[in-house]
Amino acid sequence: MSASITTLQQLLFDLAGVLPADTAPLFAMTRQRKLEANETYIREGDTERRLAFIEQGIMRAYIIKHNGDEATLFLRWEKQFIASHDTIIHRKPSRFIYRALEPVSLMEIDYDVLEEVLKTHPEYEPLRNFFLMRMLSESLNIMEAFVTLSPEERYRNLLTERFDLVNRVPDKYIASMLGITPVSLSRIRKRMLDKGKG
Amino acid sequence: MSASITTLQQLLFDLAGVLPADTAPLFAMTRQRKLEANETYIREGDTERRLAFIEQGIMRAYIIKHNGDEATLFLRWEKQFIASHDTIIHRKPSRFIYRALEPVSLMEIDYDVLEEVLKTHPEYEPLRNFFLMRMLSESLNIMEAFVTLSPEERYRNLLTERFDLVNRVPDKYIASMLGITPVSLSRIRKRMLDKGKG
DNA sequence: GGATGAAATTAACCTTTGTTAATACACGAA
DNA sequence: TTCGTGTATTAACAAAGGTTAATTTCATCC
Repeated sequence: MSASITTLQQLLFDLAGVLPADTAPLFAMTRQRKLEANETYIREGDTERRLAFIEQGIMRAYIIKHNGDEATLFLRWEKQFIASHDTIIHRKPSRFIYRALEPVSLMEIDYDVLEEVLKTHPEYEPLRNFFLMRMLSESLNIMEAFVTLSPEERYRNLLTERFDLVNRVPDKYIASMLGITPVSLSRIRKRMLDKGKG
Repeated sequence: MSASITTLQQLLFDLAGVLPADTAPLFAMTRQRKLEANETYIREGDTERRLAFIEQGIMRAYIIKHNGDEATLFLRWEKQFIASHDTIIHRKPSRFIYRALEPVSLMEIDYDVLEEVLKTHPEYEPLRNFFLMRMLSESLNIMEAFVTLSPEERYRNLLTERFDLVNRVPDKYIASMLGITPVSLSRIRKRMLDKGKG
């Protein structure tokens, strides 16, 4: 029994009182999947409606801008959901690329299959709600940071709230998530060090 | 019969095949509500879990920053949902203020009541999903704009995609949504005009 | 351990934004 | 019409970010 199934069974019990023994129809449709570091999980143009729960490792969602540069939209790590939102929400080919930054193990389900399961087992519905709300909450937090904080403040925020994460991920991806260039992030770090010395 | 009820009944039929005649248990729990221009709908600290569908008018969600300034998170207008996410997602007092920019009419339901209705009428569940996905989609679009576009490009985007909106709303709120100051937005507009002449 | 390549830092220069304050403009109330 | 208030513009200066390129650091692979 994988650790992530146990986690999700517990979640389903907490949310809806569904007993672990009654979750077989759901977990029968999930697959375990391993990714190597730097392996691409979803490519630009893919249409599979993948929804995954990350058991181990960090993933990065990014897009290729018109000028060819990459822009990182977000990172996701252990015990978080990751999904190709273009395909799931809009049924369009993914404009984003989802790639493992470290060796990753995840549990995935196809969203079409999940919808079928939910038709016959509406008792799992709270789980879908939970993951949508979680994603919405995270997105709103990020939006909030963009309208209320300067780049330096957003970086400080990230350091206090996700120090472990910042240390596991190359700075250039952090910079991109913050909406700035790596050069600028480097200067921010320097300014922070200089202030610290006083 | 209010126009927004008809709209939502149609939506529920398209999403889940629920006939308008079978939606009474849901719409019995909704209230029509009118707001004057500048009237506050949700105050900082409010705990009511309000979810509303805007029939007419524009609403603004904003937060008071530590320095006392306001930051506008988003605007919502006709045929959109607006909800106090701190209260609904986290069951915490709202840190955001929701206020009418114009005379507004909306249809509201308390999220706790909605959850009760959904327990006995799971056939309405697709509607909740729809509104969560809509909000998630909009949030992700905004995030995407912040990591891929410059302030000027974000403003151009807004002009092409929501020209009507920009013209109905004071620039200072637009600027705040874009993550910049009104002064800076004014300069962007001037630069755009100058280029146009060039 | 040395070579290799990617990432981070630094520098120089230019552009943009933030800040503050003064001014111009628009609109509604008296 | 005029006054008052809030909004937008402009100006001047400081601070920060973008760009490009050179340099340093670091991890990794042979």
